[in-house]
Amino acid sequence: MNDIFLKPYNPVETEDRIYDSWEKSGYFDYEKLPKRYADGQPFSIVLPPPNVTGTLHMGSALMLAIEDIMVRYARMTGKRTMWIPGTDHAAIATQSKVEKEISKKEGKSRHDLGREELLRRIDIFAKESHDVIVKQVRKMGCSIDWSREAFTLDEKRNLAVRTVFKKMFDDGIIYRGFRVVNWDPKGQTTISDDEIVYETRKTKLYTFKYSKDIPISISTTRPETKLGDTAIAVHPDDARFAKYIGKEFSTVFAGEPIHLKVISDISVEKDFGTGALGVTPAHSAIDWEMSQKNNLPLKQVINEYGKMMVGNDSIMGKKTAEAREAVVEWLRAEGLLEKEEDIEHNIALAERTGGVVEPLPKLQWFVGVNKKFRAQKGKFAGKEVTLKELMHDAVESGDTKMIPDRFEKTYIHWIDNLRDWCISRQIWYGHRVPVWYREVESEKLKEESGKWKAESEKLEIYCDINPPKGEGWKQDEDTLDTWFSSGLWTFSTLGWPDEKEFSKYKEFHPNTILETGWDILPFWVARMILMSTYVLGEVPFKSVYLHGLVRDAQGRKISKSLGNNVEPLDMIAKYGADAVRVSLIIGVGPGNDSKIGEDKIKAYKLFANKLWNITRFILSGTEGCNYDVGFDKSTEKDLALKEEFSAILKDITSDMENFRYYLAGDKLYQYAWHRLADVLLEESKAILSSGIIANGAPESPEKTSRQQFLLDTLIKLVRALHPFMPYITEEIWAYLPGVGGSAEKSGKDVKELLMVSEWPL
RNA sequence: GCGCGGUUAGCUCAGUUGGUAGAGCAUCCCCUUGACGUGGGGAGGGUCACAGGUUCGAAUCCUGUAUCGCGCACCA
Repeated sequence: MNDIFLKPYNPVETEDRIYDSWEKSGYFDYEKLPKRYADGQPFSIVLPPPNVTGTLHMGSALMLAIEDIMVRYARMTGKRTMWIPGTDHAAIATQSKVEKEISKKEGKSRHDLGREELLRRIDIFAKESHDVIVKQVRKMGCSIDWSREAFTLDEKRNLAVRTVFKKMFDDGIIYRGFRVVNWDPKGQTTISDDEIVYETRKTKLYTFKYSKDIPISISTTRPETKLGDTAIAVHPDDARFAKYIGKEFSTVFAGEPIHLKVISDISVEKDFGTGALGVTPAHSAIDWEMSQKNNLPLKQVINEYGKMMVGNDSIMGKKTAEAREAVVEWLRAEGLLEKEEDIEHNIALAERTGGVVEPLPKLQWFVGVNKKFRAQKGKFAGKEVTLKELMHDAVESGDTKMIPDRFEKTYIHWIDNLRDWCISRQIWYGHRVPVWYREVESEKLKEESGKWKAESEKLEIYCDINPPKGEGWKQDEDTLDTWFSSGLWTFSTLGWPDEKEFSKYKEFHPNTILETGWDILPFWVARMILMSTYVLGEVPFKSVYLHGLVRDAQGRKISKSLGNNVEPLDMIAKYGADAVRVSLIIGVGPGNDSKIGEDKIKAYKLFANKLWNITRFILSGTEGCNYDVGFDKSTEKDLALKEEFSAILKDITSDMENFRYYLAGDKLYQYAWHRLADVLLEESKAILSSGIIANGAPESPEKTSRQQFLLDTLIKLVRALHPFMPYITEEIWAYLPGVGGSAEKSGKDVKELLMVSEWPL
C-alpha cells in the first residue's frame, strides 16, 4: 500500500495536480478521447457564459457541479462529450459597472473619456474578470473543453450577430420603430421589459378635473405627465360616461394647451379611481397602445433626462418629481383638485442602475415577435409563421423538454405575454447595430408630434454584414441587447455562420441538454429557442435542466449588501472542490432553491476523508491479493453482497439517466458510509485476520472471497462516485490494483484515467 | 387578476410509478484506543397544514380551504 494513505486526504495538494493530468490527457476534447469512443453517441452542452462583471458565486458553483456531473457521466457511458466554455460581455451590466468605478475613482463620466477609451477600459476589466472566472471553473474540476472557449463579443460571435441581424432585417422581423420604450434616465439607455425590477412604494393618487369646463374627473399618480394627455378613456359599458364618448375638449393645463378626445377602451377598469383615465401616449406603454388603436396624436412632455419640456414657469425644465408638486399646486390654486389619497404603488426601476424608468417615445430597433415570415428550414419550412409561434411550438411539441416540467407552463405563459423585443441600446459596449444611414434630405428633425416618423423616411438605410461603399454613410450609434448575442450561443459556438465549420459539428446541434438557473428562463432560454428555431429551423437543445437559487444557511438571497456571500474559492481551499460539489448537489432537486452553509460543506469533507480511509483499509487488507481470480470462488454471502451493490448501482444509474443527481449522490454516500464502512468493513475485520496460514499455504476461501469482494466494490464505488467527486476518486483510482497501476508510479502498465473508465453496472 | 411552488421530527430537508413515516444536524445514553475520534451503536421526538373524495390501502392521486413564498400582468 502506498504511504499516501497513511496521511489524511489533502485536497489542496491533490486537486491541481489531478486537474493537470486531466488537461494533459486531452480528454476534455471529444476528438482526443480514446479510440473506443469513435462510435459513441454525441453529447453536447454549453456552459451558460458567466457575465464578465464579476466572479462566480455559489450559484455558479452549483451550475458547474451539475454540468460536470452530466458530462462526466456521459463520458463514462461512452458518449463523445463536448462541453463548451465561454463568457458573456453582458453589455449594460459591464459598462455600468466600469463607469461607476471610473466615476468613483477619477470623477469622470463616459463622455469625458470618449467611446474608444471607455471601451479600452472595459476590455481591461473584462479580461481580469474573465481570468478569475476561468480559474474558478478549473478549480471546481470541470471537464470542459478549453480549446473551444468563446466570448459573446469576440470576432466570430460578432459575425454571427451581424449575419442574424441582416437576415431578420431582410425578413422584416427586425424593424426600426418609433415607440414608447423603457428609458433609464440614469443609464441613458433603453432597457427591455426584463431588465426592470419593481419596488412597492407609498405614493399619492390625485383625483382632479383638467378644467372647470371638462365634466370628467380622472385619477393619476403622475400629474406632471397630464400635460401630455391627448385623450380621456372610459370603459365602453360605463353608463356614467357613455354620453361623452367622441366629444372633444380643449383647455390650457398648467400653462400647456391640451386637446382631449373622449374614447372608449375595454382596458379601462370601471372601478379604479373615477372610472376615467387620462391617456398619455408618450409616457405610458399602455396609453401608447391605446393611442395607436384610436389614432390619437402623441405629445412628449418629458425628455431623456427626466425633465419637463413644457408647462408654465414653475414646471418647464424641472425634474418630474418637482414638476409633480408644481402641477398639484396649480390644481389646488385653480380649485380643480378633488381628492388626494395614499396608495401603494409599484414603481419600475432599472435593474442595473436603480434609475426610475421613464416611458419615453423613441426611435429604436425591435424584433417583431408577431410578424409573419416564411420559414426556410425545419418543420415549418415553406410556411408562414411568427417567432412567437416558433417559440411556442418548441416546447408545446416536446422538441425541447424542461426538467422539472412545471417550468414548461411558466415558459408558455411568458411566451403568451411576449411583446416586441427592443434590441437597441444607447451604450457603447456591445455589438454595434449593423445599419448605416445616409441623409437624402437635410431637413432638421422637428420635435413636434407627428413629425417623428418622417425622420426615418428622410434617411437612406443600409443593413448588411459589412459596411456599405460610397460617401456619406454613418453607422448607427447604438449597440445590441446582450441577449441578442447570447441567444445564438448554442450554434455560434459551433462555428456558425461558417457553413464548413458548422457542418463538422452538425451532430452536436441541437445540444443534448442545457443546464441553467430557472431565473433566466425567459431571458436566455426563450431567446435561444427564438434564435435557433428561426435561423436553423431546429430547437437549440433537446432538454433544459433548471436548477434553483442557492441561498445562505438562513435561506436569504445571497447579496452584497447582506455580506452573506460564501466564496466558492475559499470553501474549495478549506474543504476541497469535491466537498463543495457534493454539498451543493445532494438533497437539492431540480428547480428547487437550496441553502448552503459551511457546515454542510464540512460534512462532505468528512465523507471524502471517510472514503480515503475505506480505501486505506481495503488496500491494506488485500495486499498481494490476486484480483484476476474473479468471483468464481465467492462465498454465497459475498455473492449476495455483490448482488446487493449491483442492485443499488442499477438504481443509481436510473437516477443518473433521469437527472436525479441529488438522489444518486445520496445513495452512494449512504452505501459507502453506512453499509460498506459501518457494517461490511467491520465484519470483514474478523474474516481478513482469520485466514492467515503458514507461508506458501493457500489462503482460506472465505478470506480470498472477501478480499475480492472488497476490491471489486471499491473499484465500482470509486467509478460511480467519480462524476460527483472527481478529484479524490481519480486519486484513489491511481493506486488501485488490478485496474492497472498508475503510470507515474510503476512505469509500465499505463492505466487509463478514471475519467474515461466505464460507468459501473 | 393569471399562474407556479412550499407546508413532513427542535432545525434543514429527502421520500422517484400510492404499499406500515426517513436522513443529517441538534439533544440524551452507551461503546470504541491498529481504516477513520473527521469514529461506532442506541434513544427520545411527527394526528406528513386542514377538510372532503378516489382506493383494499394516500405524505404521495383528485377537489376545496388556510398559510408562506415566487413569477407574470396591472398599477390611470
